[in-house]
Amino acid sequence: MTDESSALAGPSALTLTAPVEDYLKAIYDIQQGGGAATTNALAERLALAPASVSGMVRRLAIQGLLEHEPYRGARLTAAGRTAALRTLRRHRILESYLATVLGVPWDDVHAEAEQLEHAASDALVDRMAHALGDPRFDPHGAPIPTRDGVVDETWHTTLAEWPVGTLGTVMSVSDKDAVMLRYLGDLELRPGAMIQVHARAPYDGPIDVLVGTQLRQIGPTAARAVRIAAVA
Amino acid sequence: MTDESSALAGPSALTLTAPVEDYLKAIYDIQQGGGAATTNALAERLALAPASVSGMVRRLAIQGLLEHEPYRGARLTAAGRTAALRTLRRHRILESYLATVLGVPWDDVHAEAEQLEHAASDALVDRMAHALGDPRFDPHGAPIPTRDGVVDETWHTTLAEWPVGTLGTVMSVSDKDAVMLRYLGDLELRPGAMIQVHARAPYDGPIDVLVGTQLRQIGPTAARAVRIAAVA
DNA sequence: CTTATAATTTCGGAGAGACGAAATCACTTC
DNA sequence: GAAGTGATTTCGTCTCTCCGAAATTATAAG
Repeated sequence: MTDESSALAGPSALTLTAPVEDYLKAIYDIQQGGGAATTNALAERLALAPASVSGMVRRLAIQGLLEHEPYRGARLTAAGRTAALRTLRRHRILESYLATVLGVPWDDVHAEAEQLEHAASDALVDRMAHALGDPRFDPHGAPIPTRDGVVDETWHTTLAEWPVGTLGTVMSVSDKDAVMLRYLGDLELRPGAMIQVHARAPYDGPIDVLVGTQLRQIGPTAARAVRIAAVA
Repeated sequence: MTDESSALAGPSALTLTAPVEDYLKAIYDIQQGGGAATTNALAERLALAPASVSGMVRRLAIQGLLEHEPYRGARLTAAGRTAALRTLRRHRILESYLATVLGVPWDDVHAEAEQLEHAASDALVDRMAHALGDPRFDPHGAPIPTRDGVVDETWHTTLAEWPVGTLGTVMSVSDKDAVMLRYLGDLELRPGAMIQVHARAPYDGPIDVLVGTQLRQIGPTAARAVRIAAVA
């Protein structure tokens, strides 16, 4: 059933525990954001004590999933990246399936998928993907890695930095915070929405932005959770 | 989202780990079969060493989920039974959903559900149940407990003991062994099938049984996995 | 170049869940 | 009622993942 030869379902993947998958996913995520996967950054993202992260990072380095320079942070190896992408694929397909087919509210799917991603088999995830027509993006606009570990890693500017006047379209919104997600949804700031920044107050002040036909004011924190690309 | 007041989603349920849920489910199952949930029986069903079961049973007794008479076996308390039924509901709804909606082969759904039952939220399981029209039986014919912990515990004779000549209908087949399940499926021995035993060889010998319009011969072990009721 | 601060690691320890080996108990058989 | 057999428990130990406290290192400031 499972394709053992595909890049995202290697034999070593069978032994990864749920915490390990979470660490790898978090490191991938931080690196993707351009930052260094430092001990404190990981501890905060995973809601763990730094001491715990220190220990786990050492173990993962020994297992060859990442490289660790003491006091410098962790970098995923090829094996670690593959494992992270496999988990990411499960997560995002689950999110898509739950939202699209089962009608789970879009601010709940992240937490639900967070649990299921460690339990669902590759075969099941592939079935879900197939039922959805192999989507390339999840409900929050995040790209879904293929079974072969290919993923669109294009970096997009956040709404907080989008130039005033330029027309843009929402590419993705962060799914980490359910409350913010509900807020952004209420503002119609979903993937695909057209936006145009009218004004930005200085010193990290509020942003006047046209979302579709509605003029909204949003703060910088929320704006940083929204990623924008130019209209084609 | 989750109905905290329903019998199968109490607050204590939030702290049950996957192994604990597995123990409770196994004890419920063994008790349902009329047997005593003895250390060795549990060890065999859970594929663990008896020493491990001994330790866990003590912990569960302290937590008030079961009562344990040393050398006599374990009996679920009301709290333990409720927790077991909650897990059983998740398991059987997941089985139903995977088989019906996602087309997972009926001999695979058990193993898949075994993992997912510890990860899926009550809200999600209820969504799946609703999408299926709140089924009362899973694909193997096992009754699905309601959210309030009500379950049909009617005991049915196995095909191995069904009287010769009497017309019967298949109520359920055991889902524990995927290989046997595939075998029974090939023989059309699925819930709803009509059967009539033509002859039974003595000393646990093979059984001649009419399944639908086909005359089959099956052994006693397979026959014990099939439960029969009289035709109305 | 010393010192303060912040980040990181080390150390000792805890809890869950598992194991094998050895001791204990129950029950049957003589 | 003594002895043997099989089930059960106890004991010491292991791995994994986490923690707080203390020690260490890096970095920036004086």
